[in-house]
Amino acid sequence: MTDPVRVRFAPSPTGYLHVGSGHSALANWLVARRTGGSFLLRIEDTDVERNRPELVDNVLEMLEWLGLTWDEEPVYQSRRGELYADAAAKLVAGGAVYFCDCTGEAVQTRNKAAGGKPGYDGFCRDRGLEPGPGRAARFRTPREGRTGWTDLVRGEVSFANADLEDFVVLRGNGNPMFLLANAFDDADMGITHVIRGEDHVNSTPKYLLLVDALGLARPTAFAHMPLLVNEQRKKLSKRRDDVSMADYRARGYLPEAMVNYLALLGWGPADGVEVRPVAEIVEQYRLEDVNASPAFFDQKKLSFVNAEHIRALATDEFLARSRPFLTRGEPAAHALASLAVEVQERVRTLAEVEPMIEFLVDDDPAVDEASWTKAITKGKAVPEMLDATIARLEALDLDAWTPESIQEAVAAAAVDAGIVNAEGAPQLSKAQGPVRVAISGRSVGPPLWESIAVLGRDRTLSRLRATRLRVG
RNA sequence: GCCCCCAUCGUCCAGCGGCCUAGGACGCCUCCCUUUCAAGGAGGUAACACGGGUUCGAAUCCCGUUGGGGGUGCCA
Repeated sequence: MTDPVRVRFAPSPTGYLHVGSGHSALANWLVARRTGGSFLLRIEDTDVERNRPELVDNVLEMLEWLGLTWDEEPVYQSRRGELYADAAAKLVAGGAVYFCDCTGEAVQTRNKAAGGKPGYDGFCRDRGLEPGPGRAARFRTPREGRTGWTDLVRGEVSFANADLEDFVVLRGNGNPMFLLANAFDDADMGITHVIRGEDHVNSTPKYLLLVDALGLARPTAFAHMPLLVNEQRKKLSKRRDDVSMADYRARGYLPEAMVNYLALLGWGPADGVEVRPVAEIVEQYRLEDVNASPAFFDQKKLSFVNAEHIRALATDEFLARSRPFLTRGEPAAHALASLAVEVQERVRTLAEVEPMIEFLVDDDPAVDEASWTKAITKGKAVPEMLDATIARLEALDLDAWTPESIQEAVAAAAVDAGIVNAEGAPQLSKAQGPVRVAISGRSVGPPLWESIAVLGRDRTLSRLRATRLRVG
């Protein structure tokens, strides 16, 4: 029997949670849930200069929103300084590190003189400097041999030690660097599987060397997930791309749709069923099946997946999820309830819900210009159709105000207006255009008969009359 | 520059030596259904980067080339 899996998501609070880190977090969570292991959180806030503590809240909130719940209290590296100091002391005692007082500038100058190659040149490696203020501790990387590991996603990966520079482990101010804290904590927290983005591949050999030097156990497995890229095939970036998880939430994407879509990037279920409940993804997900090549974050497909998940919602649930997106409040909620099923199957995001029913809420709904041109200006027999519709609907009593009789009335109006085919039957698809624009201001929307039924007799007739007047 | 990784339709995924005249999904296009729009149905478009091997046989294995990406901080 193998030990239970322990994985972690280790964000650094220097930005909001974005879809790329969400992708990595999800992979960790899926593995933990599938194996019955633990999903842990570690906040990597060792860089005092760049940390924005309030961003931790955003990250936690977004993970919760996604449903990526964690199992133990999050670990904050900023509160574990002593542990890193002890670890560093051990490295010093063992001769694994040396002290260095080179400034970045000095290193650069020397590199330039030596032909412009980047990286630390080992200047202080044999100077025997004592520890002191402003002096950083650098890891003495081996000059020979290779360091590698078996990656669950990429197979065998290894680096020549000679290509590894003497990296800083402890800053001049005594604070630990990412690698020290990261490698130490993974061991300390008993992490068995290190699952993270491909951008960490290059630092993994240093991580391994450090773990060895510390006398700690290496994780049993690594998995470096494919990067998420934009249309230019570049790593998704906060500055250029649409990556904020909070933004997607605000734009009406469902967390289960986001999780579903993210899982599909770099991986696919064996049975080919792409859109499905998260629980089923948990069952099927295997790191061994994850692709190593970068994946394009396709918002069009995300929208499709989102629409599918919206349609899969129970009506009440759809109503409840839509509520935060209704800026018109309770009246909009009431209006939506009356056309819930019709709207639910027509939207791709929850942000699209309100525009579909706002004609039921607003006294004087805005008229969309393109719709007006299409259905009114360019429509045939528009005045006739409006007149006939008004007459036919006026003849309908309040208790006959149902979708069925409204349809019959509009059909009869079409015949009255001469909008018929060769057999004399009403052409509803042409005839309904002006009516729809008159009552809703748009040429697209929920089914007309139902819309008119919900709008009510008075409002329907007054909007038809107003439009008739405007047509002249 | 150096190091590492990647390479199947526009995009995502399947394929793990013969079942591939390469399959599914999104997108796009056509048609059907139809009160608009969706949804649904039926079609269509479109890919194994290139060159060498290995093998009876390669999209699948190996090498190289090319292309793309990532890393190269006293950031994480």
